[in-house]
Amino acid sequence: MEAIDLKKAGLKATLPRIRILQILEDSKEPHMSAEDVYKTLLEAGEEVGLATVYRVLTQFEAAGLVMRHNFDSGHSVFEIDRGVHHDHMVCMKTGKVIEFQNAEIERLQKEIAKEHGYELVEHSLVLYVKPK
Amino acid sequence: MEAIDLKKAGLKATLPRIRILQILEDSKEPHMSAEDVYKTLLEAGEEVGLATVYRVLTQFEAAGLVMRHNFDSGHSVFEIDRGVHHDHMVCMKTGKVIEFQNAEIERLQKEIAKEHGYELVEHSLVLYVKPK
DNA sequence: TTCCTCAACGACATTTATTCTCATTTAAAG
DNA sequence: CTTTAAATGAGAATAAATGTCGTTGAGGAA
Repeated sequence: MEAIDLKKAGLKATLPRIRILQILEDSKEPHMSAEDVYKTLLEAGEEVGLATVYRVLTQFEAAGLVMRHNFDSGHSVFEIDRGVHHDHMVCMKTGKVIEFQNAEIERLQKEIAKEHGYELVEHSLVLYVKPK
Repeated sequence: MEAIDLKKAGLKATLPRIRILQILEDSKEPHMSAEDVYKTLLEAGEEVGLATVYRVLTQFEAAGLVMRHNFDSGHSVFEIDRGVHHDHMVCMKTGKVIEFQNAEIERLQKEIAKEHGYELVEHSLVLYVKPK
């Protein structure tokens, strides 16, 4: 797992950015909200403002370091972009999030966009499931 | 197009509910936010509170009359459930929303859920596209 | 290494979307 | 027509996120 370089991403390597990136990298839970990151910082005794957390996460998103997801919880969660595309399956009973890939669905999406005269830029696919 | 019956949906037929349902049914634009509905009511000279609009839309959702979508605009939009399932394609340039259906994608989604030991309850698929 | 400058920061005010509270009104059952 | 619980309107309250602004610090220049 090669470390992510802030400077290479076009961002000055400030303390808040380094810490926040580290938290996202080290987190067991792959999806963290801004509040989650902020709380983790506080618990670690770091003096970082909540506004900075929001700013930094937005910058990370713009720089392609993280992805923002809007599941259906009314707030955004962020996930480190490890380069491997995947979609999400959310268990409605336990809240567990499972990642999956499916080349055929990806292909069909591009095709559908094309059929309507568009080019696919991005997509969001979330399956809401329950245990059988 | 058979009219939707509030009582059959388990909801008392109050004036605000009747009006809001009508607005959703008559709207050219299939996706309306709570604010959109509220403004339309005001323009029509109706005296309905914004809190009521939010309450009623949430009740409609629970009753299965409308679907709530969380595209990526930071607020929910609602769409009358006309019984025909479809997904959405959002043009990132114009904001235009196109509806589409694809049986193969639907089938694959069920299959993926099953492979992981789950049953598919719902899903959200949004394609973000740009003109070619 | 030390200095300088502008980008980045922290604190806090503000905005936006939504929900809550509670006194008043109303649908609809009897 | 009366009753009563459910629904409503007004406005306060909350949550997520962004804006403002004076201060700080990263990192290139000297």
